Amino acid sequence: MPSEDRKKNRVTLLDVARRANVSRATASLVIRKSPLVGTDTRARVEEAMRDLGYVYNMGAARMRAERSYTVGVIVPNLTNPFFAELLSGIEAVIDAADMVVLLANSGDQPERQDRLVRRMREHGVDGVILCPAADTDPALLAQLSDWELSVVQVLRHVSEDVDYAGADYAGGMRQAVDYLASLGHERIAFAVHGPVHSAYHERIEAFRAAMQARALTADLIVRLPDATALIPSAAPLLFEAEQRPTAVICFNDVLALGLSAGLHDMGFRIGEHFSLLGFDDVTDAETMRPRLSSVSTAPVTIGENAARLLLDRLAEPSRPAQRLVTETHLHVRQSCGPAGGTLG
Amino acid sequence: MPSEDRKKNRVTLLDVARRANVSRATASLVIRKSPLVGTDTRARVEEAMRDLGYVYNMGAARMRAERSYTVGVIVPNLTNPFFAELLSGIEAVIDAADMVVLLANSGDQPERQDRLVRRMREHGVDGVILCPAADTDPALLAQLSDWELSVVQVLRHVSEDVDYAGADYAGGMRQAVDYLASLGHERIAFAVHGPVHSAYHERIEAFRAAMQARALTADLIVRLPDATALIPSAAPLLFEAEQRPTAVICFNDVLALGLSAGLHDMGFRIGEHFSLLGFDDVTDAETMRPRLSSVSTAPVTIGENAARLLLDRLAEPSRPAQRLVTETHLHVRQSCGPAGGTLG
DNA sequence: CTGAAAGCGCTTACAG
DNA sequence: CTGAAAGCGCTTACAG
Repeated sequence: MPSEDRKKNRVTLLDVARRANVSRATASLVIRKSPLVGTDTRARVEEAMRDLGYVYNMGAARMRAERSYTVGVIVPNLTNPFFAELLSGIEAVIDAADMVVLLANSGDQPERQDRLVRRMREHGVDGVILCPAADTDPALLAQLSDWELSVVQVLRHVSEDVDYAGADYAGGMRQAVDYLASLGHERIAFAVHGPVHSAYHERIEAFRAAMQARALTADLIVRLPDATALIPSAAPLLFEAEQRPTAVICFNDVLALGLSAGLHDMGFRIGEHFSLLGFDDVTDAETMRPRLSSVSTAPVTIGENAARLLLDRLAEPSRPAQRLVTETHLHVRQSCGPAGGTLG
Repeated sequence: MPSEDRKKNRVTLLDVARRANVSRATASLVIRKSPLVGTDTRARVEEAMRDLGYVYNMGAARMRAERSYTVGVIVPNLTNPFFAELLSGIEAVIDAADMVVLLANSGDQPERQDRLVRRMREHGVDGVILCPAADTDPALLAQLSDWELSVVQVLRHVSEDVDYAGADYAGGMRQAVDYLASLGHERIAFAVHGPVHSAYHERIEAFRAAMQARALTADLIVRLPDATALIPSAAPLLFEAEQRPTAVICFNDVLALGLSAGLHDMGFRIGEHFSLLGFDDVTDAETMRPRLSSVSTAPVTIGENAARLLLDRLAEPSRPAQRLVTETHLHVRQSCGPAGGTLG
């Protein structure tokens, strides 16, 4: 029976205390770095811990202290590099706070997400960072706050009453439209794909607004396949309208990369015959040819912000909901050129 | 005092038992889906749980049961899409086993990794899936097994005595060399970058062996920058030797993508003037132009394998160490052509 | 199939 | 600064 072995082997705080000739409470104070303990006592206890190979048992501590030093992170997707960068920012900040990340993938399915949230709660997370699946029922967020579980929404939001970290998509879209307009483009398409959620609507609304502000028609909103591999061959969808566009803004860089390939296949020289503008400014943008001009949304920073927001909320649970919206930045590279070079 | 509120609100198994008119032990059996409980009793308890909004407290359960239903996952990198895909495979299998992933990023730093492993242990994980940081001291693995913590190594290995899930890099390299040789290439370079570890050595050894098996010289092993953005401009490094190569095999697709850009910048038409072969067959390979031929190592599958290996070991801790090495597959697309089309 | 008791390893007041 | 006691919410034998 290996579990019996383990039990036998397990050295507890009481063992440490005995060896150091102090009480268990004192040993506990040493672990938690309390200033109440004298230097020599502390040294004795620490030595005993080393000698005995003591391992702190978070499980026991958290049960008593009602705190677990864990945070749940639920993302809708793990293979999109954008989310990997986001996660990387979250992990860094949580780790630096001596806490640990419980990771789960909702696959953008609300039912799965419900299950995951419940599981996180059973595991006693102190809070959760949630990028809500498309079609998340706002009731979920209400329930989470009923449960007194701290939550921050990241990238997408379904509730105004809950912390949120994201990027200024509307501002980014304005930068995109202004830039293309300044190059003389008037027929500008907006290519979208993927699940429909707040960030999706925000960008579409912002596209419409930015176009209208310049008296341009915003009717070229083109829906492309979700699967990355299918995007290139779907590029002709951009040219089905009577008035063909001379430029396209992409919902994200994954889409831009796919369309770049598709347009290439159609014989376009991007940046000359046709302009392509991405969104997110993922690492790949730099290694594409032509290099992709893209609106940077800084996923790592958003992740860091979300984690910090959660840490702040844990420290002060009753403070009003915050939103941390980072400015976007247009990273001009080579994929956009003056209008007028259109082929065919 | 919010923690007092929480304590007051918390409904425990005892509350459930009382409402259902059973003992706490019986309620516990219902939760754990024991067949010992009668159908009507079970129904009564389940109703009580619903009525009271009962939440299972894993923390309490795990302390008694000496099992946490969590597994630690330590990866050296989170922004490389390859690791994101790996993680996605791991998460899927762990989730399906009703367990949860504790994620951490070692940044390929052994000291950080030591700290993370210790933290995982304090958090009471049942086991850990580790992609060892470069220069990991094998003593770490020994220590983990001293601790009776189940471990599986993924992608890289530092110990023979510990489970391992990876891909057959040597076989993949043979496929790569054979393919290029069949196209008539004789001067083939191998471009490497990133941290040095078992998978690195495996590929280099396999490259040498495969080249020598065809009586080709394997002296063109070229080291390129780690940072993605610096790779394109470093492409000329491939051509510093007197006898210039007509093809290059890349350590991974990130490198291939960067070199593809760099070669393009140098005026090469890839697949015509020069052949480029990737490794890993990441999603991007399909949306590059020309499409990247690449040796598929199926990261998602490797992740799934690693997770299953860990699950098996948890079920049977004393079984001998396993290795699960998946076959690679050469995915031919457009980036390689016959030798002889060399420019200049 | 059900009940009463003990205990997992900590932390938290409360005295001293 | 230290000690003795209680308790966090479960599960585990052990009786019945």
